[in-house]
Amino acid sequence: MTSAGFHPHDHHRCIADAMAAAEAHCAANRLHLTPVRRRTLEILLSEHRALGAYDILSRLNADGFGGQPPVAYRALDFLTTHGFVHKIEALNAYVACANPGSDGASHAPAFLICRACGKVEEAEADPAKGPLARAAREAGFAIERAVVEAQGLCPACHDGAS
Amino acid sequence: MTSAGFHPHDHHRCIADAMAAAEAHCAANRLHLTPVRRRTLEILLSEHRALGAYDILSRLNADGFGGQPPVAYRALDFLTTHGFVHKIEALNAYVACANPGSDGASHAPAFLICRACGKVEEAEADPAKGPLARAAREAGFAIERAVVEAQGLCPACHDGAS
DNA sequence: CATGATATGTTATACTATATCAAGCGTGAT
DNA sequence: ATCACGCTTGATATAGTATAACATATCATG
Repeated sequence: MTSAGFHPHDHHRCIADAMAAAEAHCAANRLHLTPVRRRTLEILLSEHRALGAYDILSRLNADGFGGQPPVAYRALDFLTTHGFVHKIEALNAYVACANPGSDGASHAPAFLICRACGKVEEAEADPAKGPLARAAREAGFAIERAVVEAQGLCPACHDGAS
Repeated sequence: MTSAGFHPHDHHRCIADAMAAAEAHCAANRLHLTPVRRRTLEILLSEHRALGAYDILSRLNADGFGGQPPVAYRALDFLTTHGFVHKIEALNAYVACANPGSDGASHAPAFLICRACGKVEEAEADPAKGPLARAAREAGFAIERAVVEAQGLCPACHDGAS
C-alpha cells in the first residue's frame, strides 16, 4: 500500500489515522510521544512533502516550543528511529511515514519525489527483489539499509506542464 | 561491469585508465579538464571511497590550489555534470565514477557503501527493471533521476567482523 | 524520598554549500 | 594586433544543515 500523496484523499482522516497508529505503537512499546515529538509528527503529516529541519523548527517555535536546532533534531531522531518519519537524503529533509508502525524499523521504503510540487509518495519497492539485490549478491555485499529516492514529475505536474 | 572497489586490483592502472577516459571524453566534447579539475578527479580516483568536499579542498590546498570552498565545489560540479564523479547523497560526499564517459550523463548508477571501511562500489543496477519502476508506473510518476545507495558491509568487513 | 533514566533547555560550534563580485586568460572576429 | 567575449579562477561573505556538550527538569520506581 502506497501513500496517497499524489492523489486526492481525505487528508484529515489521513492525519488522524497516522497519529492514532503512532500513539498505538508508542503505547505498545513504552515509547513517549511527548508534546514536541507529537507536534513534529503532526507538522510533517500535515503535508505530503519533505520539510527541512529548520522549517520544522520554525513551526515548532510558532507553537511555543523551544527554538534551538537540537529541539527539532531530537524530535526527528526519535521519529525516524521508530519509523514514524523518514529522511529524504537527496533533499536533506524529512517526511512522515505512510504506514507507521507497520513493522517498526525494518521496512524498505522507496520514495517518489516530484521536483515541481515537492510532494513525496512512499512506495514499498522492496529492493531485495530488484537488480540492486542481485548486484549486492554478486559482490558479496550485505545490505543493511537502502536509500531509494526517485526524482521526477508526479502525474499532476506531468500533465499540467509541457 | 562494476567497479573493483571491494576486490584487489591494479589500482595504478585503474586510475590511469579512468584519467585517460576522462581526457578522451573531454577532448571529444570540447571540455576543459583544467588543473584543478584534473587534480580533483585524481584525488577521488586515488581511493574507492567517498570524500567530503572539504576533504578534497584540503588536499587541493596541499597541492597549491586555491583554498576556498567554491574551488572544490566548482570542480565537483564540473565533474559530476559530465559524469566523472557521483555524489553520494546519504553521505554528502563524492566518489569517482567507475566507468566514466560511458554515456555522459544518463547512466543509472547504484552504490554499495561499506559502513566499516568506507569503500564504495558502483553497480549498474538499472532501476528501470526493478520494483521501483513498477511502483512509479502504477503511480503515474515519471522518473528523471534515481538515487540508489545501499549501505552495509563489504565482503572483507563482513568476514573480518563478528 | 532517593535514585536513575529519559527528556528538554541552552550555548556554542562544526560541517556542507552557494551567492556575489572581481580578476585572469585564452580564442576568434574584425 | 587588439578588441570583445566566454570561460575559469580568486576571494569574501553568508546561507543552510547538523551535532557536541553541559545544565536542568520530569517522572517512574525502589
